[in-house]
Amino acid sequence: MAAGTVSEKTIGRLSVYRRYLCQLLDEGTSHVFSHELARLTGGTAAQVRRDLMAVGFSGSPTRGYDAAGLVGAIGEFLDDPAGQRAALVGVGNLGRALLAYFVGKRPRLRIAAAFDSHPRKAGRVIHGCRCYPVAELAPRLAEEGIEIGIVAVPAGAAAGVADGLVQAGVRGILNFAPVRLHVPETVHVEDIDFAMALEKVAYFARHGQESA
Amino acid sequence: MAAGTVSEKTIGRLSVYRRYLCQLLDEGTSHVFSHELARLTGGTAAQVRRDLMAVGFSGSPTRGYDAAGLVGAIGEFLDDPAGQRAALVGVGNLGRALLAYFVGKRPRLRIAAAFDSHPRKAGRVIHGCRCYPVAELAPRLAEEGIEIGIVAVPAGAAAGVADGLVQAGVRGILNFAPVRLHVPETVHVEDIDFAMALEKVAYFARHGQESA
DNA sequence: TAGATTGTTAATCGATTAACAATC
DNA sequence: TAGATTGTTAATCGATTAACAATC
Repeated sequence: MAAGTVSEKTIGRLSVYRRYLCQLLDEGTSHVFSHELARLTGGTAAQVRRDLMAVGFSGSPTRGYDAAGLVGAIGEFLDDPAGQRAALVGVGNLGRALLAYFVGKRPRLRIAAAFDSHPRKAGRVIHGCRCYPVAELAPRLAEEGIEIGIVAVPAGAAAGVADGLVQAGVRGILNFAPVRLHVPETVHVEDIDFAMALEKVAYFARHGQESA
Repeated sequence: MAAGTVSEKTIGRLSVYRRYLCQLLDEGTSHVFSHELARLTGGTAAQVRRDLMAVGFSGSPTRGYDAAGLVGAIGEFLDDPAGQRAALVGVGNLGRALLAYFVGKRPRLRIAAAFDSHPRKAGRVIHGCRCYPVAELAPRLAEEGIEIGIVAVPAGAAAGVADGLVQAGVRGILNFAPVRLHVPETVHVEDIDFAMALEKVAYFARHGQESA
C-alpha cells in the first residue's frame, strides 16, 4: 500500500519478480537475495532493492527477503483486490496462444471474454473462454465489468477495435497490432511489436552489444 | 553508413518509422515531417530528428524528409545487405502466428526454418516455411546460414532450446518464453513477456498514467 | 516575405551507479 | 565475530527538454 509514484519499468520488473517468487515457493524455497532477482531482468541488486523499497517491503541482511511475504506485498501493490478482467479481440493463432497462456495464471487478472469478427468462432469456448461476435463488445464488457482490452487483430482492423474498446469503457489496452492506437489520454496502451522486436534482434546480432 | 553508437531505443523507433514510411510510399506520399513520425511512437519531433540524424539523413525545413530516401537510409542502417535469416523454434499457436505475420514482410529478414519437438509437425510446410524436428537444429542452421533464433516454446523447454541455438551459432534470440535465458554476452536476447505486459496494462488501467 | 521546420547547442531532468554505515 | 547483504545518500551518467539561429 506504500504507493507513491513508481516508474513504469519498476511495475514490469515487479511482475517478473513475482512470477519467479511463486516458482521458488512451489519448490519450497522461503528466502531470496536481491542479486537472485536481479538476474531475472538483467538488472542490478541495487535496482531490485529500490524496486522492493517502492512497494514498502524490507529484507534482512542475513536472509534476504521472505519470499511469501514479498509475493503478498507485490500482489497488494499490483493487483486489484476485487480482481480485473480482460477482453481479447481477435481469436486467430495469436489470440488462441494468449488464451492458452493466461488460462489459470493469475486469479485476479483473467481473460473473461473473447471476440472475433468471424461468425464461425462465435459461441465457441476456447481454453475456457467464451467467444462472442464483435458486435456484442459493448454489452458484454459492461455486463462482465471488463476494463482491459487485448487487441490481437490484423493492422487494418486495430483502429476500429480500439475505438470500440474505448467506447465500451476500457481503460487499458494491450496492443499487438503494428499500428499506433489513438485513444484518450486516460486509456493506457501497451504495445507489443513483433516486427520491431525481431528487427532489433537482427541489428544487434550483427552489431555486438550487451543483452537487453 | 554514418554509424557511431546508437541507442537500443533508437533502433526500435527506426523500425517503426520505416514501416510507416513504406505505407506512405504505397499511398503516393513522398515527404514526411518529424512530428508525423513522432506520433507513431508517442515521442517528440525532436526525438525523431535526433534518430534520423543518427542514420545520417537530413530533411528540408519546408518539405520535411524525403520518404523514399529515408526508407533507403534506414534500410542501409538496419538491414544486412546480404540478408539475415531467422529460425523459429516452437510451432504452436504463437509460432504459427509469427510465421503468418512475417511471411513476405521484409525480404532481407525472413524466417527460413521452423522447428518443433512434436514429430507430427516435422516435414510440414506452414506459411511457406518448412518445419523440422528439433534434433536437426544444428545442421539446418549451419546449412541455411541462420544467425537469429526465435524461442516460442513453453517455459520449461526454453533453456534447452536457447542452449541449442547458441551452440548452433546463433547471435541473437527473440524470446517469448517467460524465463531469463542464460547465454554468452555475445548473444543478444530480446524478451517479449506477455504476462508482464498484461500486468502493466492492468496496473495503469487502475492508476491513471500517460500512455506508453 | 512570413512561417513552420530543421540541425544543433545548452539546460534540465531522471535514472543508474558508487559509496557506506547499519544489520543480522 | 567476520562477512555478505541491506537501506540510504551522494555522484555520475545519459536522455529528454528547451532554446535558437539557419533554412527553404
